[in-house]
Amino acid sequence: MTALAETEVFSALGDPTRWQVLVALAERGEGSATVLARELPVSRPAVIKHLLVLDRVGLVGSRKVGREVLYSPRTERLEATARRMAELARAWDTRLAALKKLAEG
Amino acid sequence: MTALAETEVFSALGDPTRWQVLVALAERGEGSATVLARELPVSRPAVIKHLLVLDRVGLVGSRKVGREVLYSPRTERLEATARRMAELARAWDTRLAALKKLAEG
DNA sequence: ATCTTTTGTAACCCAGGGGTTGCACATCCC
DNA sequence: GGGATGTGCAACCCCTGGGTTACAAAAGAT
Repeated sequence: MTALAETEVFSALGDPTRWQVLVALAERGEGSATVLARELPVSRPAVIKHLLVLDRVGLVGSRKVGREVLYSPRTERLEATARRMAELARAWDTRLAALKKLAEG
Repeated sequence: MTALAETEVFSALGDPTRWQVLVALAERGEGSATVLARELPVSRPAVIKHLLVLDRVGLVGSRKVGREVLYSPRTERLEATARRMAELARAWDTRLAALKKLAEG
């Protein structure tokens, strides 16, 4: 029900350096793996792997320009997940309140 | 800045079975590790480990009743994270728009 | 044509984490 | 007191995944 699709996004966001990659990307708007690797504490292949993960869950997109591949963040995905989390929190909240009332009643 | 505290919550939510634990807990409102383990595909020690992780990041709380420990979800944490994600998404959105405008201009 | 830069990937290393079993200690029930 | 039932760990296994180096092929630059 409230299933597995969520966890993929979460685990994608759950790694510190991957988060750094995302942030760095959001700050510069667009950038290649090589450029990002220059300002991050990891190698280019590492950055690429992270970008692939982020791409798989739709948190970034990519376009090819000449020989280089430019990645950019997809904010809709973040928004969507945020919304679903908020909904879920609300749902659980009301349910917990109901259960508590029932227990006391 | 938009730093590491976030990633802990995300990585906590990022594991499928841990997510199951959280959901199961939210459905029953409160429950011990043993009870949860009975309806989940993993052993009690596994459930405990997951609960500890969730506890560390504040996604669940626990109270001791007699010999058993009852865990319950903390929705505030979920809400808070959801809010911050939404904020971040908005911030990035405007920034990306600005950058794009700048590039075109 | 050549030299440089960037991508794409393969091969590999290694720590951490999710999972298990097993057992000692605490509680409750009668 | 004694038998269930729960909790708390420790010890261990195994695999995933984050990281690296190294090299070949593609695209620019001169």
